[in-house]
Amino acid sequence: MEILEECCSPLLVDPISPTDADTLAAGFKVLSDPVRLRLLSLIANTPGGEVCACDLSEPVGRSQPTVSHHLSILAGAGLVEREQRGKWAWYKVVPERVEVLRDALSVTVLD
Amino acid sequence: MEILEECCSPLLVDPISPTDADTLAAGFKVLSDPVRLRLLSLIANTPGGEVCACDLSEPVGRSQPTVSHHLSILAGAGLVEREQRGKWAWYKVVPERVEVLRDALSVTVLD
DNA sequence: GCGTCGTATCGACAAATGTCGATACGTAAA
DNA sequence: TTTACGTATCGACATTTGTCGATACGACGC
Repeated sequence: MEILEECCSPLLVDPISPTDADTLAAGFKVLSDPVRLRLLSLIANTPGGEVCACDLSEPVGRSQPTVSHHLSILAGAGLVEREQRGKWAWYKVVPERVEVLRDALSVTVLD
Repeated sequence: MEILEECCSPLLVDPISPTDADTLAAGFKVLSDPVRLRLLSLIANTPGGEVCACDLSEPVGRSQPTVSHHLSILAGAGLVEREQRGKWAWYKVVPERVEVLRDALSVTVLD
């Protein structure tokens, strides 16, 4: 998917358009896998906010190709950013992108 | 899926457990379909907050069985509630359940 | 150059998912 | 008791998805 853009007003507050629904649904689909949620949480909760991909396979109990696949999906949505350092790939969370999805679920206009 | 319970602290703020990741992922999976997002938005934005199922098929452009299927998934997660009135089924959104998912995406402990 | 090691891609497969036509179920009116 | 109508379920299908072994790509050290 493409990078998750600022999208629309909260869907419970204003009617959502079909295209915005497509965009948001694609974003939530990225969050609809437990391994990806655990990866996000692991990265965000690591001191420094950055984690080497080599340290992610073991804690989530998935193979290296599977973890790489999930990281690719997270990065594709812009929820994480990737930086190559030598032969290691470091990932960090992009909180602003997570907030785009969070904001779409607001129940009132005020928060 | 079962009703979406209050689950855990925001996954970017505290490490998420595997079981909580399963629960949250199941919740986001319900939101990962554009038709379901449009149904949620349609119901929430209708004056009175309640909509007859008979009025939902046309605006989302899907067949009656398909809409019924999606409403069943939304109700299964507790995101909407169903009430039978005569031969009509009325649906309303349960904002507290939407907030469970929203809270999981908080970036700081304060909001 | 050559071997090592971390990472991404490929190929394959089982499982899950969205969709609709056909049909069954229930309620209400005639 | 029929008939009509709104809704849910069933069956089938194409598509998508998560997973892993095998492999290719790249950077580093020797």
